[in-house]
Amino acid sequence: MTSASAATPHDREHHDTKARILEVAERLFMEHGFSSTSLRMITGEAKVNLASVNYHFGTKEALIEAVFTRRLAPLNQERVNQLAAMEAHAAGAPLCVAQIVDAFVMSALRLGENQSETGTVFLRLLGRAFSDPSSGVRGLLAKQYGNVVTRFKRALAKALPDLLEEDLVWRMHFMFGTMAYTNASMDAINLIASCKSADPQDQAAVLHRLAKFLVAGLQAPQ
Amino acid sequence: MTSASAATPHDREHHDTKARILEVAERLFMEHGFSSTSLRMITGEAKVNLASVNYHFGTKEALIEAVFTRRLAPLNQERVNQLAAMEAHAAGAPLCVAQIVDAFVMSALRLGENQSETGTVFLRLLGRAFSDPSSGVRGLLAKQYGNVVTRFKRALAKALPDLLEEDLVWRMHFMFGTMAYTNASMDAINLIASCKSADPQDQAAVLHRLAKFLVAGLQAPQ
DNA sequence: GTCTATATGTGGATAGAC
DNA sequence: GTCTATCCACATATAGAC
Repeated sequence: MTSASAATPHDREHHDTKARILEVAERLFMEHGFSSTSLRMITGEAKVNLASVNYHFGTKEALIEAVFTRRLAPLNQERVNQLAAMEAHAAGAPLCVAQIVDAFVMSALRLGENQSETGTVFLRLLGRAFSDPSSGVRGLLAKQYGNVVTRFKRALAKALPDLLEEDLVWRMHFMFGTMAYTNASMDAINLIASCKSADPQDQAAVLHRLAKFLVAGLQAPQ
Repeated sequence: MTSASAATPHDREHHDTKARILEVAERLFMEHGFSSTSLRMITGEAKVNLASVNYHFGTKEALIEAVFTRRLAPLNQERVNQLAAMEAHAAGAPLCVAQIVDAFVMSALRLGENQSETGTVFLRLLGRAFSDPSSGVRGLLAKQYGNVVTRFKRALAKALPDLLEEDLVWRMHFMFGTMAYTNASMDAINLIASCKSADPQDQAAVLHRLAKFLVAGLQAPQ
């Protein structure tokens, strides 16, 4: 966090050591989980020295946190911004559920598109992290999602005024869960599908389907 | 903190070593994940010798598989049986979506109730396993779920004749995902809730809410 | 900032007495 | 079947030269 802004990349062929570690760590954490991914695997693939991880990040746990905060903060900011823009446009009137779901789900898509491959990798990692037992990761997610949860809960309560709060809370839980799982295991769709029309690559189509599913679920009769 | 054994004074002649290992392993895998749970942690809590794991199961991977097959086979058998009973009663007519979802979701509840605490523990472990990157666990789940997927897919296709197959496949994926995540992270509900009405303990109520959510999602307009 | 070398702990698995 | 003692690979982390 010290030299990233001022220093110019004297070699545009490769990123600097710190960035390479982050990118490789993100992918390996997604593929193998956190505890199964060793620093040696990361530094080996990133072609950097083992000790450089400790130099740049301190500990493995700190590296994990760095991987998350790098992408999660912008993603959730985008979600909140989308929602705020819609609310400003509605001028006090309740949003419809479909809009709210879109603000939540499609922001992920934007992240995936803009940052090409790496964004998609992070989305899957994020899904994995939600069911990871590591307390450190859990705490991190709780902090990063706090604002999103508050804002979307308020918007949904306005859009679904007849829904009891405890029902709303659980349905939001289901929404978060489905989103996380979908990201995490998009390649496991083959477990269900024998047809090839279910193409995990076409993330946009999947998320559109997911949004429809979630909108209907949130609006289920009480 | 969680010692159920300490609560029972009459040590009705402890289960044999093998069974105790299975029970403790199930819980610790759920709490800490697979790779983060060491055999020493398991044997320590189970109060058995470290070498006994290798004697009874051979390897850690084999122990993991044993933990799953012990409970997953009966659970999925129950699901298939429930569905078959409904289909027999319907005598060729399509089931309604709510029935099919109930057969899938509430079988888990029955497992959780009948086998008291341990069943619930396994349900959460199952949720975790779906997002675990270990290839061994993945392959195991695919095999154990094969029959369930086939039968429920056929039933849903009949109940939702206007739905394209690729939409059906994805919605089933969402259903499996929400179920898995709900089991896995029922305690993480506090991330969303600030109200105490959302009681993670009341699993029956949660699964009823989940069923309603899923039924609506599956029936979403195309 | 990057490297080599190493300290220190823990993992799974096994041999062999009982 | 259960135990003690141990092997050995590999984990994170650090020290110190360059």
